[in-house]
Amino acid sequence: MSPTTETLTAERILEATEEVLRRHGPAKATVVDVARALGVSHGSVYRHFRTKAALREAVTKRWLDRTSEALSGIAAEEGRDPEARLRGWFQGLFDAKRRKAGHDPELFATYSVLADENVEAVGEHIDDLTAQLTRIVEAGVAAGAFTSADPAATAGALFHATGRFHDPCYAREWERPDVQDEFDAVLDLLLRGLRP
Amino acid sequence: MSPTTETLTAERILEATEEVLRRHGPAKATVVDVARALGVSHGSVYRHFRTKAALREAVTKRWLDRTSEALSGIAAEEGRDPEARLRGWFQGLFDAKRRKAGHDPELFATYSVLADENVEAVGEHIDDLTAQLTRIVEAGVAAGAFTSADPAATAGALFHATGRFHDPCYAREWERPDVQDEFDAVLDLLLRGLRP
DNA sequence: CGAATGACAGATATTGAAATCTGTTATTCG
DNA sequence: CGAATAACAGATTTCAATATCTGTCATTCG
Repeated sequence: MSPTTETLTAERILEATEEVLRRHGPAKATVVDVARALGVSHGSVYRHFRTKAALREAVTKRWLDRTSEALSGIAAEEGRDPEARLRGWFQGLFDAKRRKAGHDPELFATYSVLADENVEAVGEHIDDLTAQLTRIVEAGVAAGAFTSADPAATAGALFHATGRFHDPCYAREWERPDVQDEFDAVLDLLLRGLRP
Repeated sequence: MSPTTETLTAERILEATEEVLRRHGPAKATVVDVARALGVSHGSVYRHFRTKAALREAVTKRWLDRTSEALSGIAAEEGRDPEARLRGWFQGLFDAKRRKAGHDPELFATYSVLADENVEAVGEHIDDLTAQLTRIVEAGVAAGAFTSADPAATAGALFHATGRFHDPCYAREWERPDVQDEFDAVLDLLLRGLRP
Protein backbone atom coordinates (compact mmCIF):
# COMPACT_ATOMS: atom_id res chain seq x y z
CA MET A 1 0.00 0.00 0.00
CA SER A 2 1.35 3.42 -0.93
CA PRO A 3 1.92 6.09 1.76
CA THR A 4 -0.88 8.23 0.27
CA THR A 5 -3.49 5.52 0.82
CA GLU A 6 -2.18 4.20 4.12
CA THR A 7 -4.76 2.11 5.94
CA LEU A 8 -6.56 3.80 8.80
CA THR A 9 -5.32 2.32 12.07
CA ALA A 10 -6.08 3.11 15.69
CA GLU A 11 -2.45 4.20 15.98
CA ARG A 12 -2.75 6.78 13.19
CA ILE A 13 -5.98 8.10 14.66
CA LEU A 14 -4.34 8.52 18.06
CA GLU A 15 -1.45 10.43 16.53
CA ALA A 16 -3.82 12.71 14.64
CA THR A 17 -5.86 13.23 17.80
CA GLU A 18 -2.78 14.27 19.76
CA GLU A 19 -1.96 16.75 17.02
CA VAL A 20 -5.51 18.15 16.98
CA LEU A 21 -5.48 18.46 20.77
CA ARG A 22 -2.12 20.24 20.60
CA ARG A 23 -3.44 22.66 17.95
CA HIS A 24 -7.00 23.36 19.14
CA GLY A 25 -6.87 22.54 22.87
CA PRO A 26 -9.14 20.15 24.75
CA ALA A 27 -12.29 22.29 24.55
CA LYS A 28 -12.29 22.75 20.77
CA ALA A 29 -10.78 19.48 19.54
CA THR A 30 -13.57 17.55 17.79
CA VAL A 31 -13.81 14.14 16.19
CA VAL A 32 -14.60 15.94 12.94
CA ASP A 33 -11.27 17.78 13.26
CA VAL A 34 -9.45 14.49 13.71
CA ALA A 35 -11.16 13.02 10.65
CA ARG A 36 -10.35 16.12 8.63
CA ALA A 37 -6.68 15.90 9.65
CA LEU A 38 -6.63 12.31 8.39
CA GLY A 39 -8.60 13.07 5.22
CA VAL A 40 -11.40 10.63 6.11
CA SER A 41 -15.00 10.92 7.20
CA HIS A 42 -15.66 11.08 10.92
CA GLY A 43 -17.69 7.88 10.62
CA SER A 44 -14.41 6.07 9.94
CA VAL A 45 -12.98 7.28 13.22
CA TYR A 46 -16.02 5.84 14.98
CA ARG A 47 -15.19 2.45 13.50
CA HIS A 48 -12.03 2.40 15.65
CA PHE A 49 -13.26 4.22 18.77
CA ARG A 50 -16.80 3.78 19.99
CA THR A 51 -17.08 7.32 21.38
CA LYS A 52 -15.19 10.58 21.56
CA ALA A 53 -14.61 9.87 25.27
CA ALA A 54 -13.02 6.50 24.41
CA LEU A 55 -10.72 8.21 21.92
CA ARG A 56 -9.64 10.79 24.46
CA GLU A 57 -9.15 8.09 27.07
CA ALA A 58 -6.88 6.18 24.69
CA VAL A 59 -4.82 9.31 24.07
CA THR A 60 -4.60 9.88 27.82
CA LYS A 61 -3.42 6.32 28.46
CA ARG A 62 -0.73 6.57 25.78
CA TRP A 63 0.57 9.73 27.34
CA LEU A 64 0.53 8.33 30.88
CA ASP A 65 2.29 5.17 29.70
CA ARG A 66 5.07 7.22 28.16
CA THR A 67 5.60 8.88 31.57
CA SER A 68 5.67 5.50 33.35
CA GLU A 69 8.20 4.08 30.94
CA ALA A 70 10.52 7.05 31.27
CA LEU A 71 10.68 6.43 35.03
CA SER A 72 10.90 2.67 35.01
CA GLY A 73 14.57 3.01 34.01
CA ILE A 74 15.44 4.62 37.33
CA ALA A 75 13.22 2.20 39.25
CA ALA A 76 15.17 -0.69 37.73
CA GLU A 77 18.67 0.46 38.82
CA GLU A 78 19.04 -2.56 41.04
CA GLY A 79 22.59 -2.04 42.27
CA ARG A 80 22.31 1.57 43.42
CA ASP A 81 22.19 2.83 46.99
CA PRO A 82 18.52 2.69 48.05
CA GLU A 83 18.34 6.28 49.28
CA ALA A 84 19.93 7.66 46.12
CA ARG A 85 17.69 5.45 44.03
CA LEU A 86 14.52 6.64 45.77
CA ARG A 87 15.57 10.26 45.68
CA GLY A 88 16.61 9.92 42.05
CA TRP A 89 13.25 8.41 41.13
CA PHE A 90 11.29 11.28 42.67
CA GLN A 91 13.69 13.83 41.24
CA GLY A 92 13.21 12.27 37.81
CA LEU A 93 9.44 12.43 38.19
CA PHE A 94 9.56 16.03 39.39
CA ASP A 95 11.99 17.15 36.67
CA ALA A 96 9.90 15.55 33.93
CA LYS A 97 6.70 17.21 35.15
CA ARG A 98 8.31 20.55 35.73
CA ARG A 99 9.98 20.49 32.34
CA LYS A 100 6.72 19.72 30.56
CA ALA A 101 4.73 22.31 32.50
CA GLY A 102 7.37 24.99 31.96
CA HIS A 103 8.24 24.23 28.36
CA ASP A 104 4.74 24.00 26.85
CA PRO A 105 2.17 25.19 29.40
CA GLU A 106 -0.73 24.96 26.96
CA LEU A 107 -0.05 21.33 26.11
CA PHE A 108 0.42 20.59 29.79
CA ALA A 109 -2.94 22.26 30.53
CA THR A 110 -4.49 20.16 27.76
CA TYR A 111 -3.24 16.94 29.31
CA SER A 112 -4.32 18.12 32.75
CA VAL A 113 -7.87 18.45 31.41
CA LEU A 114 -7.64 14.98 29.89
CA ALA A 115 -6.37 13.63 33.21
CA ASP A 116 -9.39 15.12 35.01
CA GLU A 117 -11.68 13.52 32.46
CA ASN A 118 -10.09 10.11 32.92
CA VAL A 119 -9.75 9.64 36.64
CA GLU A 120 -9.73 5.88 36.23
CA ALA A 121 -6.84 5.81 33.76
CA VAL A 122 -4.92 8.18 36.03
CA GLY A 123 -5.63 5.84 38.94
CA GLU A 124 -4.11 2.94 37.03
CA HIS A 125 -1.11 5.08 36.14
CA ILE A 126 -0.64 5.98 39.81
CA ASP A 127 -0.90 2.28 40.71
CA ASP A 128 1.84 1.72 38.14
CA LEU A 129 4.10 4.36 39.62
CA THR A 130 3.40 3.15 43.15
CA ALA A 131 4.37 -0.37 42.06
CA GLN A 132 7.72 0.98 40.83
CA LEU A 133 8.16 2.74 44.16
CA THR A 134 7.24 -0.41 46.03
CA ARG A 135 10.06 -2.27 44.30
CA ILE A 136 12.53 0.43 45.34
CA VAL A 137 11.30 0.30 48.94
CA GLU A 138 11.46 -3.50 49.00
CA ALA A 139 15.01 -3.44 47.67
CA GLY A 140 15.91 -0.91 50.36
CA VAL A 141 14.39 -3.07 53.07
CA ALA A 142 16.21 -6.12 51.72
CA ALA A 143 19.49 -4.18 51.77
CA GLY A 144 18.84 -3.10 55.36
CA ALA A 145 18.72 0.58 54.37
CA PHE A 146 14.96 1.07 54.94
CA THR A 147 12.42 -0.09 57.52
CA SER A 148 8.90 -0.86 56.42
CA ALA A 149 6.33 -3.33 57.69
CA ASP A 150 4.35 -2.94 54.47
CA PRO A 151 6.39 -1.69 51.48
CA ALA A 152 3.30 -1.14 49.33
CA ALA A 153 1.67 1.05 51.99
CA THR A 154 4.95 2.89 52.50
CA ALA A 155 5.23 3.47 48.76
CA GLY A 156 1.69 4.92 48.80
CA ALA A 157 2.58 7.21 51.70
CA LEU A 158 5.71 8.40 49.91
CA PHE A 159 3.73 9.12 46.77
CA HIS A 160 1.05 11.02 48.67
CA ALA A 161 3.60 12.99 50.67
CA THR A 162 5.31 14.20 47.50
CA GLY A 163 2.14 15.23 45.65
CA ARG A 164 3.22 18.86 45.61
CA PHE A 165 6.08 17.84 43.31
CA HIS A 166 4.20 15.77 40.77
CA ASP A 167 0.49 16.57 40.95
CA PRO A 168 -0.55 18.91 38.11
CA CYS A 169 -2.74 20.93 40.48
CA TYR A 170 0.51 22.35 41.91
CA ALA A 171 2.06 23.15 38.51
CA ARG A 172 1.89 26.87 39.21
CA GLU A 173 4.15 26.45 42.27
CA TRP A 174 6.86 24.76 40.21
CA GLU A 175 7.86 28.14 38.79
CA ARG A 176 8.91 29.44 42.20
CA PRO A 177 12.68 29.79 42.65
CA ASP A 178 12.79 27.77 45.88
CA VAL A 179 10.80 24.69 44.85
CA GLN A 180 13.91 22.58 44.65
CA ASP A 181 14.70 23.47 48.27
CA GLU A 182 11.16 22.52 49.25
CA PHE A 183 11.55 19.24 47.39
CA ASP A 184 14.84 18.52 49.17
CA ALA A 185 13.36 19.36 52.57
CA VAL A 186 10.41 16.99 52.05
CA LEU A 187 12.60 14.18 50.76
CA ASP A 188 15.12 14.60 53.58
CA LEU A 189 12.30 14.19 56.07
CA LEU A 190 10.82 11.18 54.29
CA LEU A 191 14.17 9.43 53.86
CA ARG A 192 14.93 9.96 57.56
CA GLY A 193 11.58 8.37 58.29
CA LEU A 194 12.54 5.31 56.23
CA ARG A 195 15.85 4.66 57.97
CA PRO A 196 15.88 1.75 60.43
CA MET B 1 -30.87 53.83 66.21
CA SER B 2 -33.61 51.29 65.69
CA PRO B 3 -32.84 47.81 64.26
CA THR B 4 -34.75 48.66 61.08
CA THR B 5 -32.42 51.57 60.28
CA GLU B 6 -29.16 49.99 61.42
CA THR B 7 -26.13 51.81 60.06
CA LEU B 8 -24.38 50.19 57.13
CA THR B 9 -21.05 48.79 58.30
CA ALA B 10 -18.34 46.76 56.55
CA GLU B 11 -19.23 43.94 58.93
CA ARG B 12 -22.89 43.87 57.88
CA ILE B 13 -21.91 43.97 54.23
CA LEU B 14 -19.54 41.03 54.71
CA GLU B 15 -22.26 39.01 56.40
CA ALA B 16 -24.72 39.76 53.61
CA THR B 17 -22.06 38.87 51.03
CA GLU B 18 -21.45 35.49 52.66
CA GLU B 19 -25.18 34.83 52.56
CA VAL B 20 -25.45 35.84 48.91
CA LEU B 21 -22.47 33.65 48.04
CA ARG B 22 -24.05 30.76 49.93
CA ARG B 23 -27.34 31.28 48.06
CA HIS B 24 -26.22 32.09 44.54
CA GLY B 25 -22.72 30.61 44.34
CA PRO B 26 -19.52 32.42 43.35
CA ALA B 27 -20.39 32.81 39.66
CA LYS B 28 -23.76 34.50 40.12
CA ALA B 29 -23.25 36.48 43.33
CA THR B 30 -23.27 40.16 42.36
CA VAL B 31 -22.73 43.39 44.26
CA VAL B 32 -26.28 44.34 43.30
CA ASP B 33 -27.50 41.15 45.03
CA VAL B 34 -25.62 42.10 48.19
CA ALA B 35 -27.11 45.61 48.13
CA ARG B 36 -30.58 44.17 47.55
CA ALA B 37 -30.15 41.81 50.51
CA LEU B 38 -29.27 44.82 52.69
CA GLY B 39 -32.03 47.02 51.27
CA VAL B 40 -29.59 49.67 50.06
CA SER B 41 -28.33 50.86 46.70
CA HIS B 42 -25.23 49.15 45.35
CA GLY B 43 -23.45 52.51 45.42
CA SER B 44 -23.51 52.31 49.22
CA VAL B 45 -21.63 49.03 49.13
CA TYR B 46 -18.95 50.69 47.01
CA ARG B 47 -18.48 53.28 49.77
CA HIS B 48 -17.13 50.47 51.99
CA PHE B 49 -15.35 48.29 49.40
CA ARG B 50 -13.59 49.85 46.44
CA THR B 51 -14.29 46.94 44.09
CA LYS B 52 -16.15 43.66 43.93
CA ALA B 53 -12.79 41.88 44.07
CA ALA B 54 -11.91 43.71 47.32
CA LEU B 55 -15.23 42.65 48.83
CA ARG B 56 -14.67 39.03 47.89
CA GLU B 57 -11.12 39.17 49.19
CA ALA B 58 -12.39 40.46 52.55
CA VAL B 59 -14.91 37.61 52.73
CA THR B 60 -12.14 35.14 51.89
CA LYS B 61 -9.86 36.51 54.61
CA ARG B 62 -12.60 36.31 57.24
CA TRP B 63 -13.20 32.70 56.35
CA LEU B 64 -9.50 31.79 56.37
CA ASP B 65 -9.03 33.55 59.71
CA ARG B 66 -11.81 31.50 61.25
CA THR B 67 -9.96 28.32 60.17
CA SER B 68 -6.67 29.57 61.63
CA GLU B 69 -8.28 30.41 64.96
CA ALA B 70 -9.93 27.02 65.26
CA LEU B 71 -6.50 25.37 64.99
CA SER B 72 -4.52 27.74 67.15
CA GLY B 73 -6.06 26.07 70.20
CA ILE B 74 -4.30 22.78 69.44
CA ALA B 75 -1.10 24.58 68.50
CA ALA B 76 -1.08 26.22 71.94
CA GLU B 77 -1.32 23.00 74.01
CA GLU B 78 2.10 23.62 75.49
CA GLY B 79 2.29 20.71 77.92
CA ARG B 80 1.34 17.88 75.57
CA ASP B 81 3.64 15.24 74.12
CA PRO B 82 5.15 16.76 70.94
CA GLU B 83 4.26 13.83 68.67
CA ALA B 84 0.66 13.73 69.88
CA ARG B 85 0.45 17.49 69.57
CA LEU B 86 1.73 17.52 66.00
CA ARG B 87 -0.46 14.61 64.97
CA GLY B 88 -3.44 16.20 66.72
CA TRP B 89 -2.89 19.48 64.91
CA PHE B 90 -2.86 17.82 61.48
CA GLN B 91 -5.79 15.59 62.42
CA GLY B 92 -7.71 18.71 63.50
CA LEU B 93 -6.93 20.43 60.21
CA PHE B 94 -7.90 17.36 58.20
CA ASP B 95 -11.11 16.74 60.15
CA ALA B 96 -12.20 20.37 59.78
CA LYS B 97 -11.63 20.35 56.03
CA ARG B 98 -13.18 16.97 55.49
CA ARG B 99 -16.22 17.89 57.56
CA LYS B 100 -16.78 21.10 55.60
CA ALA B 101 -16.27 19.45 52.23
CA GLY B 102 -18.56 16.56 53.11
CA HIS B 103 -21.27 18.46 54.93
CA ASP B 104 -21.89 21.29 52.45
CA PRO B 105 -20.04 20.56 49.20
CA GLU B 106 -21.52 23.56 47.39
CA LEU B 107 -20.36 26.01 50.01
CA PHE B 108 -16.98 24.31 50.06
CA ALA B 109 -16.79 24.66 46.28
CA THR B 110 -17.72 28.32 46.60
CA TYR B 111 -14.89 28.97 49.03
CA SER B 112 -12.51 26.97 46.85
CA VAL B 113 -13.28 29.37 44.01
CA LEU B 114 -12.70 32.34 46.30
CA ALA B 115 -9.40 30.79 47.41
CA ASP B 116 -8.27 30.50 43.80
CA GLU B 117 -9.19 34.12 43.21
CA ASN B 118 -7.21 35.28 46.24
CA VAL B 119 -3.93 33.45 46.06
CA GLU B 120 -2.23 36.13 48.10
CA ALA B 121 -4.68 35.90 51.01
CA VAL B 122 -4.34 32.12 50.93
CA GLY B 123 -0.56 32.51 51.00
CA GLU B 124 -0.81 34.60 54.16
CA HIS B 125 -3.14 32.03 55.69
CA ILE B 126 -0.64 29.28 54.92
CA ASP B 127 2.13 31.38 56.46
CA ASP B 128 -0.09 31.62 59.50
CA LEU B 129 -0.61 27.87 59.72
CA THR B 130 3.07 27.20 59.09
CA ALA B 131 3.92 29.57 61.95
CA GLN B 132 1.67 27.52 64.26
CA LEU B 133 3.42 24.37 63.06
CA THR B 134 6.82 25.95 63.58
CA ARG B 135 5.96 26.56 67.24
CA ILE B 136 5.01 22.92 67.67
CA VAL B 137 8.25 21.77 66.02
CA GLU B 138 10.32 24.16 68.13
CA ALA B 139 8.65 22.91 71.31
CA GLY B 140 9.39 19.33 70.20
CA VAL B 141 13.04 20.14 69.56
CA ALA B 142 13.30 21.88 72.93
CA ALA B 143 11.81 18.81 74.60
CA GLY B 144 14.30 16.57 72.79
CA ALA B 145 11.51 14.72 70.97
CA PHE B 146 12.27 16.13 67.49
CA THR B 147 15.41 16.90 65.51
CA SER B 148 15.43 19.89 63.19
CA ALA B 149 18.21 22.22 62.14
CA ASP B 150 15.61 24.74 60.91
CA PRO B 151 12.15 24.38 62.49
CA ALA B 152 10.52 26.83 60.08
CA ALA B 153 11.81 24.86 57.08
CA THR B 154 10.75 21.61 58.72
CA ALA B 155 7.28 23.03 59.36
CA GLY B 156 7.08 23.97 55.69
CA ALA B 157 8.10 20.46 54.64
CA LEU B 158 5.50 18.93 56.98
CA PHE B 159 2.81 21.18 55.56
CA HIS B 160 3.78 20.37 51.97
CA ALA B 161 3.98 16.64 52.65
CA THR B 162 0.44 16.59 54.06
CA GLY B 163 -1.17 18.59 51.25
CA ARG B 164 -3.32 15.63 50.25
CA PHE B 165 -5.11 15.98 53.60
CA HIS B 166 -5.82 19.69 53.60
CA ASP B 167 -5.55 21.06 50.10
CA PRO B 168 -9.02 21.59 48.55
CA CYS B 169 -7.81 20.18 45.23
CA TYR B 170 -7.88 16.74 46.90
CA ALA B 171 -11.35 17.20 48.42
CA ARG B 172 -12.75 14.44 46.20
CA GLU B 173 -10.31 11.89 47.69
CA TRP B 174 -11.51 12.62 51.22
CA GLU B 175 -14.66 10.61 50.55
CA ARG B 176 -12.69 7.39 50.09
CA PRO B 177 -13.06 4.89 52.92
CA ASP B 178 -9.32 4.46 53.45
CA VAL B 179 -8.22 8.11 53.62
CA GLN B 180 -7.71 7.93 57.35
CA ASP B 181 -5.31 5.02 56.84
CA GLU B 182 -3.46 7.03 54.21
CA PHE B 183 -3.30 9.95 56.60
CA ASP B 184 -1.91 7.74 59.37
CA ALA B 185 0.67 6.20 57.04
CA VAL B 186 1.96 9.61 55.94
CA LEU B 187 2.07 10.97 59.49
CA ASP B 188 3.82 7.84 60.79
CA LEU B 189 6.51 8.32 58.19
CA LEU B 190 6.88 12.04 58.89
CA LEU B 191 6.97 11.60 62.67
CA ARG B 192 9.63 8.90 62.29
CA GLY B 193 11.59 11.39 60.22
CA LEU B 194 11.40 13.96 63.01
CA ARG B 195 12.69 11.68 65.74
CA PRO B 196 16.30 12.30 66.85
C1' DC C 1 -17.48 -8.83 1.95
C1' DG C 2 -15.38 -5.57 4.80
C1' DA C 3 -14.03 -0.83 5.01
C1' DA C 4 -15.52 3.75 4.21
C1' DT C 5 -19.00 7.09 3.37
C1' DG C 6 -22.68 10.63 3.71
C1' DA C 7 -27.03 11.72 5.38
C1' DC C 8 -29.49 12.06 9.57
C1' DA C 9 -31.52 13.11 14.65
C1' DG C 10 -30.52 14.74 18.88
C1' DA C 11 -27.11 17.07 21.71
C1' DT C 12 -23.78 20.70 22.19
C1' DA C 13 -21.48 24.93 20.95
C1' DT C 14 -21.33 29.56 18.81
C1' DT C 15 -23.02 34.05 18.01
C1' DG C 16 -24.91 38.50 18.39
C1' DA C 17 -28.55 41.32 20.42
C1' DA C 18 -30.56 42.50 24.79
C1' DA C 19 -30.21 42.62 29.69
C1' DT C 20 -27.54 43.06 33.72
C1' DC C 21 -23.63 44.33 36.28
C1' DT C 22 -19.51 47.20 37.77
C1' DG C 23 -17.72 51.32 39.14
C1' DT C 24 -18.23 56.60 38.95
C1' DT C 25 -20.31 60.90 39.93
C1' DA C 26 -23.52 64.64 40.28
C1' DT C 27 -27.39 65.16 43.24
C1' DT C 28 -30.51 64.36 47.19
C1' DC C 29 -31.51 63.68 51.91
C1' DG C 30 -31.32 64.03 56.95
C1' DC D 1 -21.74 68.15 55.95
C1' DG D 2 -21.51 63.33 55.53
C1' DA D 3 -24.06 59.36 54.05
C1' DA D 4 -26.95 57.48 50.61
C1' DT D 5 -28.75 57.56 46.11
C1' DA D 6 -29.99 57.33 41.16
C1' DA D 7 -28.47 57.92 36.70
C1' DC D 8 -24.89 56.71 33.66
C1' DA D 9 -20.95 54.53 30.45
C1' DG D 10 -18.50 50.69 29.55
C1' DA D 11 -17.83 45.80 30.55
C1' DT D 12 -19.87 41.42 31.28
C1' DT D 13 -23.54 38.07 31.19
C1' DT D 14 -27.78 35.99 29.44
C1' DC D 15 -30.59 34.09 26.05
C1' DA D 16 -32.40 32.41 21.91
C1' DA D 17 -31.50 31.50 17.15
C1' DT D 18 -28.13 29.27 14.34
C1' DA D 19 -24.43 26.31 13.33
C1' DT D 20 -21.61 22.51 14.44
C1' DC D 21 -20.79 18.19 16.49
C1' DT D 22 -21.69 13.33 18.12
C1' DG D 23 -23.04 8.92 17.21
C1' DT D 24 -25.90 5.80 14.04
C1' DC D 25 -26.94 3.41 9.97
C1' DA D 26 -28.33 2.37 5.31
C1' DT D 27 -25.71 2.65 1.20
C1' DT D 28 -21.52 2.83 -1.68
C1' DC D 29 -17.06 1.49 -3.03
C1' DG D 30 -13.04 -1.38 -3.94
